[in-house]
Amino acid sequence: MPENLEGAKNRFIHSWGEMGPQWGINRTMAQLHALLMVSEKPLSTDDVMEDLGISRGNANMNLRSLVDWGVVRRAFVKGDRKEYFQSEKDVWNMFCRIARERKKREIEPVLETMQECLALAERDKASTHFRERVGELLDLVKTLDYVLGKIAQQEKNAVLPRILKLLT
Amino acid sequence: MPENLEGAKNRFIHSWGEMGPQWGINRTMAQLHALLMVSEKPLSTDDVMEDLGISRGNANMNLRSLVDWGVVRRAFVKGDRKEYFQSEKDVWNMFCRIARERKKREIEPVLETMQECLALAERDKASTHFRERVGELLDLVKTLDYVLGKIAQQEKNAVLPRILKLLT
DNA sequence: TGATAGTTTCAGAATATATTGAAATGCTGG
DNA sequence: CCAGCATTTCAATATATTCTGAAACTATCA
Repeated sequence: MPENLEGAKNRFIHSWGEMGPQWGINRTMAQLHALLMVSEKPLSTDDVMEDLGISRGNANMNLRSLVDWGVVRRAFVKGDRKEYFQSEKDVWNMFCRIARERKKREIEPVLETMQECLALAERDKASTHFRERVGELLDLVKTLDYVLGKIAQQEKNAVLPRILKLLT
Repeated sequence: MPENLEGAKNRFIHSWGEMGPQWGINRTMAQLHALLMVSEKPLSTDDVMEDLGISRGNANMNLRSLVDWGVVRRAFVKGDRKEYFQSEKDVWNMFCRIARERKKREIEPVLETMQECLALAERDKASTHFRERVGELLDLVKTLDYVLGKIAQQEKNAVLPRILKLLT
């Protein structure tokens, strides 16, 4: 591999890894995702251990997480008993899968809780302010959640261009 | 304060605090934000230390972060030398400020880096796959960044209803 | 200007999170 | 069914992050 290409890959993997924690994803998982995104071939657990210099346990756990998130698939290489992994190739699909998972795991549960908090606070004078605030927040998060869900269902070309046009 | 209101507030604060780390924000900062959102009056550093059971240093640092993010303002109570803090009241404004900060702090830098990675990988055959992948990712992130920026500039009623209609 | 109340800083401590590596388990072909 | 390789698990460890609290600093008042 040309030296500059290797440098570019490493820089990309490192940068993607830094971004992870800022969005609540652990560094290694993000690096692993970046590595698989730019890898031409599926990689085995041993490959990623070697490339990122991490342990088998760590590699295994984070590969599984990526599979659970639906952005990486298990792949089979004929004549080899090892499991291989390859990233979803289409970036729009990748985005949709991440959006749907975050919606399900992180947005919907908090919506539930907010609704419970509202129910818990009786409709008396003392609760007015609390109910207003949480109510408005709930409305906004619900709307954003709905919009995200809709967008993540569509073909890229079906929705982004129209939103772009709307915003001009 | 009625017991059920207090319970509802605590539940809300706790739940908002849990959500923080999932999105790359520390628990205390998220709790502090929740506390200020549902508080009728501005609160002093001592108030939040008391309410959340945290140290002065911790309270000070996280209050400052919230001010830096633009979702909390310093407030002055006449006849009192203490500084008080109050949350931005309007949830849409809050959303816009967070969106703009994340864009500036977390999206734009990674866009820069990705562009550098592309520049670093020469235009030869060996780099084709890498350039395609990073290129497509860059395009999508750029578009989402642009959309987020536009939305976060608008009045709530100017944009959300139109997007909702588009998605029906 | 000195006394007092308020705010910030930051080294060390506490806590939470991520990682390792070896043992246990699971699989597959012969 | 067993030998050999692959995968998973998890207790111990390492690392990263957050938090504390007291000292340093700042602002205000008399």
